[in-house]
Amino acid sequence: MNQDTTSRGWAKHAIQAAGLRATTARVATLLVLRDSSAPLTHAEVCARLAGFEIDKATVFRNLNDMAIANLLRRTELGDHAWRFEFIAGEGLGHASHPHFVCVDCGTVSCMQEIELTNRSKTASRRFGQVTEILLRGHCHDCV
Amino acid sequence: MNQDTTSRGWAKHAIQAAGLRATTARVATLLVLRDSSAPLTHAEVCARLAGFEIDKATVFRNLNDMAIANLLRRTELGDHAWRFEFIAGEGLGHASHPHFVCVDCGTVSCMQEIELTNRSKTASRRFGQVTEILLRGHCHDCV
DNA sequence: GATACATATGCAATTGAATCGCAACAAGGG
DNA sequence: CCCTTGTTGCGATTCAATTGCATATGTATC
Repeated sequence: MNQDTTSRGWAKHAIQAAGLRATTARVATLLVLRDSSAPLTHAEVCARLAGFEIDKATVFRNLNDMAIANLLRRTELGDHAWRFEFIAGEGLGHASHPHFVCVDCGTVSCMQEIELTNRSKTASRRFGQVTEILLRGHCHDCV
Repeated sequence: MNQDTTSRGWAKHAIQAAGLRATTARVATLLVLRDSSAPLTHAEVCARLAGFEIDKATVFRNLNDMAIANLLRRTELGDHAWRFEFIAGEGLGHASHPHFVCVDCGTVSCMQEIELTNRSKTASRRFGQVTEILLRGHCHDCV
């Protein structure tokens, strides 16, 4: 059983565990996102699936379905494009992490060690329960 | 000179100072945004301009033009809709501040006292120069 | 004030991402 | 291996956002 087969087996199992059928399109889509280091837009996912000749409407539906099934996280990071990100299972990197978006080139990075001051956390409670932090600015390549 | 005349005079001057013609549509649009406590979407601006019967395409163009002219800030806060916010000149109260967006109802709030820990600020420099902070979550009305 | 000219507006048409409807198809339990 | 039900592909559709162009309006100049 080579690495590729193993990956497909894992994806198939994950998709079925989420209550969806493990179709070629879904397995391929999930692997693309699992192996990406940053959230991908629908267009980017389509580009990486080019070899499979999967219809764009199908990619849309699968991304949305898998997001609803909690396999993926669907977010909007400020450039008017939905982005999808793999969510690792049970206890792993599941916690949502902050993102940094370059307003110039659109590059998105995942950040792990960003936190608000305790004072800010208290102040933020005045507005509601914060579940996501997003930072925007100019990345090093664009300064 | 009543309050309304004063406001219009101020808006007219601000628009001309930015190098644009002070048309009825622009003056009205700028005042709507100056007097709003949170960023407004194009649709919301149109609704508040209903009395003036200004074409939606014109509102779009004016919002974008004034954003380019630095009278307004154009942002995308995560609900797939452009929002426009008045930028006060020099030192007044509208400097760039963090926003809180409720992912359920879409309500946007402006926050003043939110800050990252020093450790986080240092970490964030690894990615680039942060110019904007956005928090998302569930507001009190939607919990 | 009146005039001239560049800019802004209104309207209709267009774009383009996202979504939907439906017939054909495939996954997976029995 | 068949049957049921979920999924796919394709075209049609939706809707916000944008554009082209003829007309109207602001503003500098007389």
